[in-house]
Amino acid sequence: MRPLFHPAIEDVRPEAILHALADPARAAIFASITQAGCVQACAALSSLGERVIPKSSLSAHFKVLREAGLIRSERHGVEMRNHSRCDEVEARFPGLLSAILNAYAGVKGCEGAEP
Amino acid sequence: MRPLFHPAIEDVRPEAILHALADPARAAIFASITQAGCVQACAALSSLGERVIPKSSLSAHFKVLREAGLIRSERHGVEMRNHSRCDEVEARFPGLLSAILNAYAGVKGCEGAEP
DNA sequence: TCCCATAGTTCGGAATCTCAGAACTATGGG
DNA sequence: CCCATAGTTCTGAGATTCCGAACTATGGGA
Repeated sequence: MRPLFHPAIEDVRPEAILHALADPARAAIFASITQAGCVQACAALSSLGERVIPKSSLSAHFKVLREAGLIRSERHGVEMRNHSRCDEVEARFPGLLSAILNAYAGVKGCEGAEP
Repeated sequence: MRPLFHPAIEDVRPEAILHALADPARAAIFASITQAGCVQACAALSSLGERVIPKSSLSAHFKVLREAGLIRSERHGVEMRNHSRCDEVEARFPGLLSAILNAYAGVKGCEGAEP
């Protein structure tokens, strides 16, 4: 188990962020971590929305988010704590994360509201 | 040659936009169309940056942008005119496109500015 | 009218990425 | 010491992506 890799904020690339958040499951995971005071264990997120995400896929999703620079993960005993790096990313790419999270939030519940 | 498909603005999904713009080549194409008064032929964009993009790849890129709802393409004689749908997308997802284009713009020329 | 040049599209196969089940590793508690 | 819990890695099937080659559509001559 190699030590988790986290890119420095200046090495974070926009395409990696967009790729990471282009998957609705990952976007939901990231939104959850960000909104929940920036700390969440992995297992707590295995059933976002209506789908159950298998552990291996979840692990891969966290890896993508981590290597994109969106979250920071550290072991705490037997479990993993995931912090959102939203502040750092916001400083580097102003408005990006909030615009993306708003876009997803606006779509999820709003279809079919008009007659 | 089937008639080009363009989604209605209310059918445009954030994940499609993020996926489309997660590729630097496509992001550059879209930025170019958007900045250039919203009209460009395909061939004019075959050598953005330092790489030459083959025609078939270019065609596929335009298709992704079109089906994501980011551009509108129409034949004009022998060539294709590509209009940016930035205004529509902006109305639906405020701040999204500008944040993404700014993120790319900020990265392209600015590495190694600090000592 | 026929033929050619131009501008894009589609086809096909190799390379890459993604998903999820199974097996594995690491940590802490009894 | 052994087991339970929490994640990670392995692996193979299926989906995507890339790009050259062949194809289609439009317009301008001869």
